[in-house]
Amino acid sequence: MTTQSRKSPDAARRSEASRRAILTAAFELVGEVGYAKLSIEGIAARAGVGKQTIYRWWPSKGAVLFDAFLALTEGQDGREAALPDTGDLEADLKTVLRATADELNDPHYDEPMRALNTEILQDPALAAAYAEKLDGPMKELKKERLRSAQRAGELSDDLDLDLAVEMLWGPLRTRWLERGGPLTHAYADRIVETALNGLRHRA
Amino acid sequence: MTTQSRKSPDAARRSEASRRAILTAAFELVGEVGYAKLSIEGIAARAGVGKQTIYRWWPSKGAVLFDAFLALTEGQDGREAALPDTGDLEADLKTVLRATADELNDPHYDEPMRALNTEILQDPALAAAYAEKLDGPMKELKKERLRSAQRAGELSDDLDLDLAVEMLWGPLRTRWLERGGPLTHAYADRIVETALNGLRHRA
DNA sequence: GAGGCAAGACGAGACGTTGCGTCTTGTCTT
DNA sequence: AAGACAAGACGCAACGTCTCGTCTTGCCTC
Repeated sequence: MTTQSRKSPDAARRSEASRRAILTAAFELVGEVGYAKLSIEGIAARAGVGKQTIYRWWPSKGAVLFDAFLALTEGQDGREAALPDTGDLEADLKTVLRATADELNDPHYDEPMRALNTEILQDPALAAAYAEKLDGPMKELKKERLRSAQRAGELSDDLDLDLAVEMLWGPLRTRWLERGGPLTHAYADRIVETALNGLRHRA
Repeated sequence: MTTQSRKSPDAARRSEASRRAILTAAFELVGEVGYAKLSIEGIAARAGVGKQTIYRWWPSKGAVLFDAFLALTEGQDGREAALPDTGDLEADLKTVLRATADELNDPHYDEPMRALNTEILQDPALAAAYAEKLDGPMKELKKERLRSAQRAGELSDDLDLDLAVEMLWGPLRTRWLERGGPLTHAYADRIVETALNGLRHRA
């Protein structure tokens, strides 16, 4: 038991150029041919890379796609990210949900994100990685804005913040995933109003 | 242009025995080997059927899976279905959401439903069929219960019922899809309370 | 530090395997 | 007799493993 059954690759000698070429090729290809026709061979050919180089570093097609997304987000946020906080929770939420809707409407991201979601549905390990690395940090920002509202007395103190985030962003995401209708600003606004006020009738 | 490019099969001569065998085999197989390893050839072999018989009647693997689910629901509901209506909306919703949670927890349905959802994400035509034939009727029942509550003055009249249903059942479904945590009765109850009362603080 | 060397990642692609979707054959049903 | 049926052959595409020969990298020696 002193040696591993299969030797693991030496990360120190890994080619950064190949890694980036693979992630870029994967992201572009899935947008062009769709998830169903995305193949490891296609990614390797597009990246000018041997298939073994992909199999050496990633366990699955979904893992490549995941890393491609991860590379995108790492490239932008300088950790300074925070949601707008003007003191008016309803207005701020509408601003952010409208932005989310716009992002989901962007055809450039639609197919890759749909592909990643498809993989996540089937792969628990990938789902966990997604929850931790991609969705987690964003969700924390959302919860932080809600916490601020709690401090301001706009939200009750015993609110389940995870559930609150789900009730605000969930409908948008579900409608996008299932193509249940257009993601308009009006829809975003309605979500915020309904979630904040509740379904219950108040006289 | 008087003849079709490809002859369409004669539905009157279709073998009902083969159809049922295919749907049963598809449902069982996906539960056993998972969606990733589900193949048309496997379904045909299990059903004791020629591959052509599947290709003759269904356009895709997802369509077979969809029909398998459709056959399940047709077999049960005698159209007498309605959600409980005791006059107490909150209690009724908790009852139904708890039942939904139990259903999603059933390992017998988990893998097939997950597979169907995966297909739906990738296939707009299948998504439309799902919305119309499977999700639609169930959603109508939910909306009808909410309409009853509107008549009783428990919910405001200008409520968007589609959004309300999404805010109630969405969190449960999302948590199941993404394996975000256990689907407990306590969680179901909390969803109902939070959705009905709203996120906003009230003194 | 500079040069030399072994380990191992690299691009390319051959390989056997699997499942695809189509096509062919002969049988059975209506 | 028309056509759906079970069975399975067919060529194709992609799988994941493997074998080349080349290039890069970290380390060891001087």
